[in-house]
Amino acid sequence: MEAARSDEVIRAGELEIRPDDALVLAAGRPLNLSVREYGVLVALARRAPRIVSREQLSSIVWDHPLRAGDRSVDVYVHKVRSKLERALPDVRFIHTHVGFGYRFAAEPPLHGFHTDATTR
Amino acid sequence: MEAARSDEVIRAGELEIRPDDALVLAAGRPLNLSVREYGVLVALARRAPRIVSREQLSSIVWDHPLRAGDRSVDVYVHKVRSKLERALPDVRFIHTHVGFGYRFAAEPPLHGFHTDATTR
DNA sequence: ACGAGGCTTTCACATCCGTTTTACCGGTGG
DNA sequence: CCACCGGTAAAACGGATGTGAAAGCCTCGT
Repeated sequence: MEAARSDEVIRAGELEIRPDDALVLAAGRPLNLSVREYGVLVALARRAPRIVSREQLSSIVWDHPLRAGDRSVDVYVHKVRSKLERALPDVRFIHTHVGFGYRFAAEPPLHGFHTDATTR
Repeated sequence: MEAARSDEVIRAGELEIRPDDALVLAAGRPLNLSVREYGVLVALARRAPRIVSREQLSSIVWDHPLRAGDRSVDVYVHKVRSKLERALPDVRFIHTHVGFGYRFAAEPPLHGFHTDATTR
């Protein structure tokens, strides 16, 4: 897991994360995240704009190396995505880099030259 | 494959490569590259301005010698070129040296007469 | 101590994407 | 003309990721 630095506030678009309070605000409204969901989101957001591998996410959030066949990271990325999308439908926050991992950034869905299916 | 030296950052024009994070930025925006595409780009960029042969690229990126009739290196050079051109249309980064291999350098695209894909 | 509900993990299946391979094209030099 | 080389598109294949749901845990209130 990670230590919280005091006064830390992460903003990305309409999203605001306050690791000190374990609080996440979407357009000002609190998001209800479980411990794991929150861990994944903060781990990614803190490392933005870098790509974080599943192995790293496992160490950071689960405190143990990723076991072969373990899909829990994927599952939780999916859960976080769902909740974020429900709160802020017009922005994508978690981006997949196949073979590398996930990257956090507030970007419009399916726009721009790096998210296009023809460009992958 | 290659090991990443920490803090390494390769810049060429509007292109920025951060091998530590497997991250490539074009004019500040993250480029979505596959593992192989990324491998080819980094291999060439790290060796700039030298010419890298297909045989070398195959060893570096694919971890095995180039087999007769194998076109995968060419195919991936093409893919990387496409994505780079889409992101940064005004610069060419990968130059062909017929009979020798490829060379990485940020250079203005074709001007003058022989407007073909190759460079001598 | 017990049960309910939420959280986490695991599983199965669907889908997407990347890689490799094949084919065809134009150009070039013998 | 022929042989070779590189550019490019696309088929074929396999692996990676997305997704819904079951199964297992844990916590909390009673």
